[in-house]
Amino acid sequence: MSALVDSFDDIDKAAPEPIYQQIKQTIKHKISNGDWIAGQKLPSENDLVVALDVSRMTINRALRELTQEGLINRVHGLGSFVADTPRHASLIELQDIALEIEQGGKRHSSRVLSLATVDTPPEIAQQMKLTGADQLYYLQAVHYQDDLPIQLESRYVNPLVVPDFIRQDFALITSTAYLLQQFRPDEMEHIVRALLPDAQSRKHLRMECDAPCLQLTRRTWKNNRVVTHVTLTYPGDRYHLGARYATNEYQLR
Amino acid sequence: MSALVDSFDDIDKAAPEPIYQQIKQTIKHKISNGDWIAGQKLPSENDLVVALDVSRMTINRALRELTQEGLINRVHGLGSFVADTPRHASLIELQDIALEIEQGGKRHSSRVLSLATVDTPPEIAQQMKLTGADQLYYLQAVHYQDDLPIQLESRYVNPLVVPDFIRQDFALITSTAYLLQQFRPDEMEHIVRALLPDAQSRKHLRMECDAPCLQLTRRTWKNNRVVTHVTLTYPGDRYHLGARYATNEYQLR
DNA sequence: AAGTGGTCTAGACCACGGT
DNA sequence: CCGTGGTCTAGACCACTTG
Repeated sequence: MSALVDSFDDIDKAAPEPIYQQIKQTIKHKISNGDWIAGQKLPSENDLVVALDVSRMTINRALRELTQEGLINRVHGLGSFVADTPRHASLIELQDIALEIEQGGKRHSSRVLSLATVDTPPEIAQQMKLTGADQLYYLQAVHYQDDLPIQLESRYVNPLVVPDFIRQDFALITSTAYLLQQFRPDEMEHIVRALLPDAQSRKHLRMECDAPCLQLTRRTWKNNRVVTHVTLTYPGDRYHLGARYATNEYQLR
Repeated sequence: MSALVDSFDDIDKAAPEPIYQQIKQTIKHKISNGDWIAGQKLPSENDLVVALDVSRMTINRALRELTQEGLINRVHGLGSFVADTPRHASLIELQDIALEIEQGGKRHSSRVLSLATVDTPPEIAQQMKLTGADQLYYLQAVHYQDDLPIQLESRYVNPLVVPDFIRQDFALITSTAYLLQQFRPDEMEHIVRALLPDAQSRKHLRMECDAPCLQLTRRTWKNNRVVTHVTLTYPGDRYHLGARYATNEYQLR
């Protein structure tokens, strides 16, 4: 029993991060490492109180939030258990893939395949409802979760709205993070498709033949102009898209 | 100031619902009623502690969860404010496939493959978080758009919540339409996957070999109970899922 | 009966924002 | 400076599950 909990030593009460956050992170790592596997029982709140020498309310908050995030399940009178959770991105929030991966306790890295100014492809011009702009910025990058490719990003950006996009180092900051710094979209559109990847995409994502992909195409608007048009391709077996939400009375028409 | 808080009288410390839940509900009502409008400052935690005679931790939990739900914004040192818009204003609507097809100017028809009471499969019991109910209603149907199969529906329904489901004629009314008549979900979850269909599904959907499917799994809740768990399978080349919405507030965690 | 999580209290200290 | 929210504590009572 103490063997399960005594590697929590990394809790530092003097650290700037709140204790409950440190506890959450530690547990996330244990789950992603495989130290704690799906279905396994976690130490009880009281065990953790003793082991970490913190208040039970602090433990409780950490475990409660992990429950909300879907990483563990708790049963009153029984205990807390590691949930089996597939990775999934949100369909509603615009999330930075790097944060999302790190939130799951894994390591994010990315590789830029291409960053250039290109002539606007006709189908993109149509989808971005551009008439004037004949050139766009284009970024292609692969995102990895613990060295396993998980997203192929293929993005067009309107240079009139985000002129400095081309000068960023997207090894240091994800395009999503950069764009969210630059502007707050008014409007968004998501389209989700299932398809077989072309040879190029399959190579970048290190996928088997005939394995399907999930493809999310997102357009975002600012002041009635399309700012960016991005196609995100995920290996079907490594990723899901998900959304959970309360349907409160005031949002039901 | 006290005018703002003194209509919280409906807090009942002896009620079975937790106090923090009651406080959340009261605030939600005030926002949906228009008593408190977007941008307005809420009473401070200390105001509420005095007004409701509860501990600050209880108030704090209520307000913290409302923040997570996107109903209010809190600024350290400043106060709490009603958010502009509920975060998940409109997204993937829960739509009746029949209406959706007819809106596209095509003809909807459907064929019921199976409608029965079944023993709860273990993975469904887990996903529906059922412990007691050992039997569920099960419906399997194919939906056609102008005689081309476009959706395979595979649905489990909790008989304790919707006892008459089994007696409906789903050639006359779609299951979605019937269920929306019967209850209004509190909460919904969507998960989208890309996969290759099994032989059975491929046959029902009249699909080529190796053609991918888009699969939407939806769970809906009422009063903290999962009411229905449905898997909708679409041929990847005939369908895509889309959502477009205005975004007044972004939360990038 | 023993162990578990769910909730609540009445304090406390701190960092932040505006004056 | 003051009021604000962010966090934490050391207790407590209860309801639930299992032996």
